[in-house]
Amino acid sequence: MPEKKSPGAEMRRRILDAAALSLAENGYQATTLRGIADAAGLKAGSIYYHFASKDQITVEVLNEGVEYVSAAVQSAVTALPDDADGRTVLKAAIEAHLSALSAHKAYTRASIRCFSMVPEEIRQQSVDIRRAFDGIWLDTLKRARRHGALASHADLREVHRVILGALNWTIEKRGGPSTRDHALSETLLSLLAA
Amino acid sequence: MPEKKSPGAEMRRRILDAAALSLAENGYQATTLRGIADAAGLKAGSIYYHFASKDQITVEVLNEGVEYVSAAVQSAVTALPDDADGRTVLKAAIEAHLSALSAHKAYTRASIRCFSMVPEEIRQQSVDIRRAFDGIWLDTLKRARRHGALASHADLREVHRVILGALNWTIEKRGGPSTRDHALSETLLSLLAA
DNA sequence: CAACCTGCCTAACATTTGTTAGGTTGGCAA
DNA sequence: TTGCCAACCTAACAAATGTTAGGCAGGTTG
Repeated sequence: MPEKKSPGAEMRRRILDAAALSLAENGYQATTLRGIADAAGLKAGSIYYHFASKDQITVEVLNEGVEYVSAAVQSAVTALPDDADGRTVLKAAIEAHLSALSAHKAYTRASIRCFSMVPEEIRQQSVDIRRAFDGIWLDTLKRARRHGALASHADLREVHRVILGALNWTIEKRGGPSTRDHALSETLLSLLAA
Repeated sequence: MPEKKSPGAEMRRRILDAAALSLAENGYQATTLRGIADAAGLKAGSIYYHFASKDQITVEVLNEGVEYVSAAVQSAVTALPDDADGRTVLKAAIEAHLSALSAHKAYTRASIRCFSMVPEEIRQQSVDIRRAFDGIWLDTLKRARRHGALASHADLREVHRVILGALNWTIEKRGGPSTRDHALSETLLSLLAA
């Protein structure tokens, strides 16, 4: 989601990429401005030309991570015909989610793993976008249930937590989620659509 | 799992408790010896009378977290009669897992959230016990499938990841897992036993 | 030419970190 | 009493952290 294309924003992007990588692998506190600078190819002090603080960098990385997945699920679901059956809707959402996790591994991993460890001040700047993402998934589940998938008495909020837990847990394993990781997707679908 | 009852080990336990709490809430790097000392009621330097390093404290906390859950699932499953049906086995394992998560929240939370963020040296000292825990769950799933639960073609390793993801994800929510959190357990069971 | 801005650098700052060396206290034993 | 040991404290150490102030090169604009 690189929105601005102002000239000379390449270094800014490299800083964000380096920060995302470090946040994903080492966490917030272990991520240092000097480490980011080294990876991005400049000196620590120069970062402050592009960003106001370490916290601002962190917020941007965390939010981008959510936005990637959120946008992927959203557009995958709305692209389906209105009368698509429930299982198709679920499949599209799950695979979009997994695919986005793997396509932007650094940002999504950083987003998932660091959110709850980060200082309160940072977390608050990322809470809105996360709530919106929850809404997208809940709407998707409602639609899926309306079109035949899921038991009609299922507690969607709990189903949501099961799915999110299972999907987001994939980032913890060695190598993170792989694009061709269809086994989990199939297993989840066969459980949900019974 | 406080194994030793040597006299004068109370402070040692208080240090571990304080460390577990901080690790669970702030992560490894943000957990400081001075913070632990404050919470435990002594001075930072004195910690070295009980422990050799911050890393040793961390290893002990991480391992205790796994042991609590591992032991709970293990004993809950073996306590069942040999001919217990699959759904009963699954239910026992899931509820034991959730209950242990909530009963020792600080240690289990620290264990789940910090493991992948911690320096390699620490992780290696916690990998064996984790592999053993995976074995316990896989055996449980095999038994459950043998006794009627789960589709006979289900990939147990994937089912394992779905369940673990869903259960361990509960620690991320506000307040962590609550003992009376049966909704998730029921939802998962209704999905698995179909 | 001069003035200016962008993009980066150097060098330092105050603070915090894990860790260590060397006390000090109190109680128990001989 | 004397000696000893467990359990703690104080004070400092080097290293690393986020952040800032000031400078310098190069291109663009007047």
